[in-house]
Amino acid sequence: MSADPEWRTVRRVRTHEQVLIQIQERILNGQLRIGDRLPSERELVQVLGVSRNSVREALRVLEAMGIIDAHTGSGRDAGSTVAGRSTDALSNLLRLHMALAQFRLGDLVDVRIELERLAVRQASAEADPAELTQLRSLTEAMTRPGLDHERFHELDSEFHIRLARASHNALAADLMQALRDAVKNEMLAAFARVHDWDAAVASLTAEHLAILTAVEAGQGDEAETLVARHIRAFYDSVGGESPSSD
Amino acid sequence: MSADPEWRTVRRVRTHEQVLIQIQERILNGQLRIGDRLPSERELVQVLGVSRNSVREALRVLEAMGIIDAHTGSGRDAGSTVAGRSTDALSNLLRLHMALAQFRLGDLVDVRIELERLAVRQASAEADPAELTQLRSLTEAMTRPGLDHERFHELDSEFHIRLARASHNALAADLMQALRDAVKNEMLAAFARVHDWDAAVASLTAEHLAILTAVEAGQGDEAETLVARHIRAFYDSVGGESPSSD
DNA sequence: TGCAATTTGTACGTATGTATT
DNA sequence: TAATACATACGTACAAATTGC
Repeated sequence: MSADPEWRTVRRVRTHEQVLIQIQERILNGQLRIGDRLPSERELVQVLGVSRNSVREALRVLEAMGIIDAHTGSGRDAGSTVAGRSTDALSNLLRLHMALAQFRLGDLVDVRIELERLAVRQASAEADPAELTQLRSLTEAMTRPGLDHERFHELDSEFHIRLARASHNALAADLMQALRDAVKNEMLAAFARVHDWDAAVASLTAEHLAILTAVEAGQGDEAETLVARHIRAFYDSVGGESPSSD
Repeated sequence: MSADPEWRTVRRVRTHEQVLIQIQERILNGQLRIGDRLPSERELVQVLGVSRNSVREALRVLEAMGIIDAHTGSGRDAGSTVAGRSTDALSNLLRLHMALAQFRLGDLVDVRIELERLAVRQASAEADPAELTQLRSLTEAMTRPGLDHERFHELDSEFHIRLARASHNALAADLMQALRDAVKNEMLAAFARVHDWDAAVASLTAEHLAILTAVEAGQGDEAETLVARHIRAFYDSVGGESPSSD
């Protein structure tokens, strides 16, 4: 076969990839930090000895990953600066791979449940009063009658994401948001399959309230149990194939 | 203030973003599926009425996200095809955001523990005999004396990732791999801080064996407990600041 | 109003890689 | 083997839009 250890197959590295690698190295080294400005496109062209196209392709990739921001014009914001908001990029990536059926919805639900458990457990231990107040007003907003699917989903997502933020685990919170974004359409479709919408809203909201009450009381174990049941129950009632019970 | 609801600030959408959006829409719609070929760059130029650079910038972004593959030449592989390997892209994204100190290491460890628990629980229920055999030979490979840090980390990672794959939850497995990749350097640094390396290897390997034995026996709860302790113990011994006990 | 710095968009030319004939 | 067709890869050059001074 061709597995001769003497010879390594030549991996052709395109020039824009080399640019990408060099910039990424500087980020991983810590030479480039949040808020820093990169050299302008034309400077990079000179320093790296490549064409502007290659530089721009690399910058576009970094931009899509949420690593840098680019602004036209001169002064202050102009040029590319190291940014660091991951969530949109993460959501987008997960959503696309969901659409390519790379991940089953059931798998995603299972992962989400574990994240939710982590979130409520930690939130029970270290949520600020201000965060709890916000959460409580969110649950109240969900009791307002006549919410349509879209609006309810928004509030529902915000409740769960804020709960995750209250755990002070940024990664868990970002993943939670990405997962929610990625399955938004599936969730709306699931809402459409609900027979008695008002009753569903009432019970979901009641469950939110119970979870929040446990968190406020610092009862992490109770909150974990409640949130796991909350998600599993809804998914089982309208979600479709059960992921592990067949 | 500038928060007048009458006026929406114009969000200028760059052309390559519009190209990106159109392609993403087709993926989200299901019009483009894994294995499908996109029109060639020059065809897209004609159909979309934009320049070739804009098309290529969009394709580069999709490529970096692991959504498409690009190959030169004619026939079969040529042009851009919808691919769908997410893992590298996910790892890369998480690693960069780790470097930007967007996520604390302790947060990442907490998330990882939850994923590991999910993995071993599900693996206990539905791992194939073939997967279990592979895992067992992996644990044996780790008992070979004289492994250096790099090699041990490789085997360690592979054990945990294969365990996650054995759970048949693709998302959990991919996330696990991404998290492992993202903290590889931190792990190697932690290894360097270990006083008695041989003893550490011995106990880590023994723990792997115990976890695997529980999984083989279908004892999900036991496996969960063991894996959580396995990770927490190592992290507490060399990892640094304890994430939740202060 | 104008000027400078910067990104953004387009057009075109050439080189390179791959499969078919 | 050579020729051909097709596709990406890379570069240069120029015009437009945006922002600050």
